[in-house]
Amino acid sequence: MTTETETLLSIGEVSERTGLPTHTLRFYEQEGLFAGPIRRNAAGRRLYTEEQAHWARVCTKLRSSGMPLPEIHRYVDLVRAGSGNEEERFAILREHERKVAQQVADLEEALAVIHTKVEIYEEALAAGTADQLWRDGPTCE
Amino acid sequence: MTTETETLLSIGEVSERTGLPTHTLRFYEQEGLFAGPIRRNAAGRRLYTEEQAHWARVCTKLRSSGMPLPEIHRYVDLVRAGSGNEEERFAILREHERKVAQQVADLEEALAVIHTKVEIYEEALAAGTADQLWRDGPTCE
DNA sequence: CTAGGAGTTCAAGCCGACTTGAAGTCAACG
DNA sequence: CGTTGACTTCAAGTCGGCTTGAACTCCTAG
Repeated sequence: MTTETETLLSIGEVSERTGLPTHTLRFYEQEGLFAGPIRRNAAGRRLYTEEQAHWARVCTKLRSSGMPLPEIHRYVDLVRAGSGNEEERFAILREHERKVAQQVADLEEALAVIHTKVEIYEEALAAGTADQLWRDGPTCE
Repeated sequence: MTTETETLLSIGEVSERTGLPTHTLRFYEQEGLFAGPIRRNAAGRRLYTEEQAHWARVCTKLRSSGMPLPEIHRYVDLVRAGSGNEEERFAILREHERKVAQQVADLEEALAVIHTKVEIYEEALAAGTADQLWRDGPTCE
């Protein structure tokens, strides 16, 4: 049915593609972050499918956006369990999306505070009055 | 010169204002995150000035945007050292601002990936074809 | 006068996510 | 044939930033 030209990748290749150290890829596997088993060649070395390599990339995004390993694991468990739990998977994704959006909002708030301080310094330095900057105080926000 | 009506705050009050647990406020002080000394009343309890309380709030923003404690410490050391190093303080702030902007960009990239996945689920669930979602694969990005 | 609650110090513990290390296997090249 | 260099497993260590705990002091209200 699906004519698959199986391109298999070594851990080193996946490492390159994802930016994850090989150690971390093994660690992720151990933590159950892959739905299917990762194959091995005759010598016992890992062979990743393109899909698995792609999933590893997705994982980097989930991680960099703060999804904890146990939650990725939970999601993967649902995937492994097969069809019937799509709503639950969807809920996990949507909830994480919400959290990330919140993170962005929080960061932007912090950024505003920092930027205010930056501007104060900019002006004071330009005017040569930087030595008059209050030590901490109401110089910001 | 400056007619200061000294309003001093207890650690509990500062905790409330900043959202930082009292333990954390003491910890920050110990880590050298305050430029000046924090005063004490007769019984040895901490009394914060409004400026110090405000600075604690700024610290929450620096922290929540990922500035490491040692770097806040470094900045504070410069403040303590007095005028003459404004350029250096400015550099720290500007650099951090840059990093935070980068964080926002990265998060938004991750958000896009996640959102793509969310949309795929949304559509599949609406169409009742969710069971046909590929396990991992090219469903995203 | 005593019980509660906020504060104090100092030290140890915890958590997540890696990272590092040791000790060994394998294959391809010169 | 020998030496790189990528790979393997399993275990232990690291790191930042709190968090928790124990043991104590002080002020205030009932």
